[in-house]
Amino acid sequence: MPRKYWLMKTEPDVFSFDDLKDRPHQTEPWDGIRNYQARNYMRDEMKIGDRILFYHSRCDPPGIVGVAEVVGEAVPDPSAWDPKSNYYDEKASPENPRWCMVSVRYFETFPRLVSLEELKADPKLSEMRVVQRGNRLSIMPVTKEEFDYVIKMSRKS
DNA sequence: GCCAACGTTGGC
DNA sequence: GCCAACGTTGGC
Repeated sequence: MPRKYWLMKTEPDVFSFDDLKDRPHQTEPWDGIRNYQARNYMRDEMKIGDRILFYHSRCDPPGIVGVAEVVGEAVPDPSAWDPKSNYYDEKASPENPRWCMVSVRYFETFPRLVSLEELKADPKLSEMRVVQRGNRLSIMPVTKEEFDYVIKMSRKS
């Protein structure tokens, strides 16, 4: 089974790539996803060893800062039934978890940020979901070609 | 901080 | 099951 490729968004003010790097084992359970399409990708398709383009949103400039990898496949997200959590969902329970999470581990920081502006400007990446207008998915698939191309961009000045 | 583009909710 | 209202996302 060949590995798959993904892009995950995060707001660096909330949880940044450096925060991930600083975690024990450089690993974090990706809780708090409350979008069905994103959940389904995690639940059905994300497998150990998959690679992730790590994207910083709501910052200046927005863009891809590095690569992470999937180290734990989907399990129920306990924050969903924790009333104290920001991600609390009253319709979720341990019996009916509704939401799930994968675990991600830091892999490498790019030598430089690859900005959204650059992604948008490159015709080779015109099909990438992250450059489409109005896209709000926080987890989305990326093709191997796109992934490899972004890695190459990160190594050019 | 504004606001357009989304996804979700719930009345009917 | 339609769709208006509402809440959220995220670039700018």
